[in-house]
Amino acid sequence: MNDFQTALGTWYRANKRELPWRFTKDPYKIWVSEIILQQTRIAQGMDYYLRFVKRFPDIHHLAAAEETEVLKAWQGLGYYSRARNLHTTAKVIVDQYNGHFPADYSLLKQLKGIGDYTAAAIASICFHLVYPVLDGNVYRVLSRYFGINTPIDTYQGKKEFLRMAEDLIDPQEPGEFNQAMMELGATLCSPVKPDCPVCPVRNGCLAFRTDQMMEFPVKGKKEKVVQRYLNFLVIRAADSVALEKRRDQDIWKHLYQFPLIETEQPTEIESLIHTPAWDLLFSGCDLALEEISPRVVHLLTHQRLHIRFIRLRLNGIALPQNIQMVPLSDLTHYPVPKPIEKYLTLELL
DNA sequence: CACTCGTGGGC
DNA sequence: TGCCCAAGAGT
Repeated sequence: MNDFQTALGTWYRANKRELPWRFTKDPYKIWVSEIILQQTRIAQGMDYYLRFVKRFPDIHHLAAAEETEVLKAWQGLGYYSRARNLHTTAKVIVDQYNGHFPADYSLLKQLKGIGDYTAAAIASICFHLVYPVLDGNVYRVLSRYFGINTPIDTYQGKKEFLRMAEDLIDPQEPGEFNQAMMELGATLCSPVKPDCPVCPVRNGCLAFRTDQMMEFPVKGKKEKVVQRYLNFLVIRAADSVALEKRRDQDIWKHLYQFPLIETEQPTEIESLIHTPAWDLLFSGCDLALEEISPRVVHLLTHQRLHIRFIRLRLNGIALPQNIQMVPLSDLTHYPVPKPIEKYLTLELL
């Protein structure tokens, strides 16, 4: 073992957090934890992990579930394709692998939702295969330690950092090494105010020696934010409310929402009533406008959603087929995006 | 490759 | 407050 591996390993064994998924090598639970933690902080994902493995204790339970149930367990966590891919892959593992994850990096990567990072994590933690993980933490640790200014969000950068990680990984304990690198990045080697004085590898760290911690890692792209204006129609009839399922090719895929009219710009209700979308929904309906909520802003990574809820009372006329009237008491079974959940909690339930 | 996909916390 | 960031992956 080289000095880096020794120092990192000693520090990790003494300082690692006792997280639930660190007490098992069950590939199912490691897999679930890794998917939940993609782009998600531990504090945010912890409860979801505990509830998920309780609700779906093994891969057979997950494979046998309905997609809506899986999305419901994921509701509020975001990046819902993770949940749909989790469900898809569970069925593949059961059907094609007899319920067992393959102990093979390439085969793991073929599974939906398992990319370079997750394949390396499962391979190293569960099967002791020597594949380094490269996540945001590891990029930060490596870029600071070696003083690499190649942008991490480029093809060149990924290649370069992968080579470094392959040279650095401890082949005797690849899973522990990988987790130690991430733990270091998540705790001491944080994006702002890294705690260098207690870092186990500060002596070899170029960023520390030159006091340039905040110059790394280097990133290139910045996304542009699109503005969208969503008018949700809260159509009430007796003790029911109208819901529709969101389709492919947009945010919140396969989640449920109130019938939606989206406009290019902020639109007054008087104009909205005269749009083709409104006619399509309500031509011939007996409607009463009850209330219009103030606009709320909901931020996504690259979209700014301006959301308004328009409450309507419907008197006994059927709606289009893709829209269903759902009893209020059944709403808890439907996975919904965060703004809808907030509205339901505050206004309807 | 560039773009898309959620949500919450910290400063 | 606006911006950055977080155990990435699919297309």
